[in-house]
Amino acid sequence: MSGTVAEKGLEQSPSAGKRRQIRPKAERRQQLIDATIRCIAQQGLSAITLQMVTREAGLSVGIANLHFQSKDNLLRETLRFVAEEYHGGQIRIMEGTAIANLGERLDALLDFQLGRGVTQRQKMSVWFAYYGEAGARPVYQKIVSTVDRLAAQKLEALFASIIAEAHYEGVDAKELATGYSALIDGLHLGLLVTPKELSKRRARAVARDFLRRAF
Amino acid sequence: MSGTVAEKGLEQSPSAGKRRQIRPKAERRQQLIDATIRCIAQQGLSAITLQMVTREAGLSVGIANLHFQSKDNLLRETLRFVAEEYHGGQIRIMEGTAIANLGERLDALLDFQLGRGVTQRQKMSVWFAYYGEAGARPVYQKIVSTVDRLAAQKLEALFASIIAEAHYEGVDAKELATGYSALIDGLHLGLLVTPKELSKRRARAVARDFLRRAF
DNA sequence: ACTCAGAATGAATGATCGTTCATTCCTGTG
DNA sequence: CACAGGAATGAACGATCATTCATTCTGAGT
Repeated sequence: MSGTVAEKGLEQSPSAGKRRQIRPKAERRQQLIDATIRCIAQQGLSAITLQMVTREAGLSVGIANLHFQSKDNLLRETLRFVAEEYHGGQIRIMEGTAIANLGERLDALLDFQLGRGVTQRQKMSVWFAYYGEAGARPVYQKIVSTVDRLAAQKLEALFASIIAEAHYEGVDAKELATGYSALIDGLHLGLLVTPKELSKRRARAVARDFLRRAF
Repeated sequence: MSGTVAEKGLEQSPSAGKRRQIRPKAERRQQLIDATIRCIAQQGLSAITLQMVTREAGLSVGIANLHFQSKDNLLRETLRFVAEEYHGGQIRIMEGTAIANLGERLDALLDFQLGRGVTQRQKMSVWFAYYGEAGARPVYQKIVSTVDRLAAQKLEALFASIIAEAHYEGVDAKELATGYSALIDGLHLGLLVTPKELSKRRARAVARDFLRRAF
């Protein structure tokens, strides 16, 4: 997860800012998306510029419109990428057959959601930058909703299995899943906005506490 | 809380878009802040414009710089206002002597946090728009941190009182307060981004569930 | 009724942005 | 090696924005 984005800091080797390289379309698209993510994290979504992004990618300005038609579209595709990266990671853990024990699978999920890969400032900044605009931009809302719904269903199923396995009673899997997801989102927000008051260690403790009290 | 902002839709009575009015500085400032909030909710923080805000307020463009020196400053002051409105509402409930019973005070807090006033799309949009930029703008981060810390302390104190009153054991008030705050933030996010999947009613149920399991 | 401090205006300015497209330059193919 | 298809470039353009400030207008004090 941490290797997918931000592999190259300045692109190309030193001194070689001249030679023009031709690469397949898919590669250039990813390169631009990665640069966009870095720029959003550093400058914010409202300050982002095509000149900024293409410069970060080590390419010329025109290339953004060549591969994405418009700035709006580049931002949309970047959100789609980030959303699928995060939710895909969750779903892979919940669907994976590598971990049979349900409790361990839950631990793995928590470690992923509050682990090194996801809780980087860079990632969380991008995530909330889009959330912030979601209220005014239905497109963003739709992209997030789509992947979010699937992850929520998987989580609910996992919770339901745990409840059934342990013969708990009076516990609603759906309500619990909603609460857990909200808690994780809220903890991410805390890690981003008030990192002094909330350490990653404590965030994990809080989340574990929620699960312990639930099951 | 609902009356503080957005009292006037178009300003002035119909047809009278001509006559110039002179009003005290404080009033104009609030008028501009209110207009800014409405614009952020409708168009997003990244699309906001001074022409937009002053038009919404029914005033001329120059007035924004007259009372706020710069657009950046207007946005900062708007965040400060929103932050203090929300956290002030919480603190007033937690400090208020009107409600003696601790359990009822907790209910009042929950009703405020997930009630009509706060969960308006308008308010939540503004809230998360700033959160989204917080990663890239230390100023926003600082403003939110300041008020947030105070509210967190009051909440922790309230939880500690409840724990002491009921002689609970093995329950950490601070950790619980962190979890509850995160949960509320996460629910707000859910209400904003996936309103179809999360109703206000269910959000309240989830939050109450958290408290019921805790105490 | 008169005055004037200063509140309010909005045209003008300079800077910056997204987008276009004529041109240049790779690179796989024959 | 030569060539063509198309990837990549970046100067140029029109639109838009924040900010300024000369000017207009208001209303409280006298």
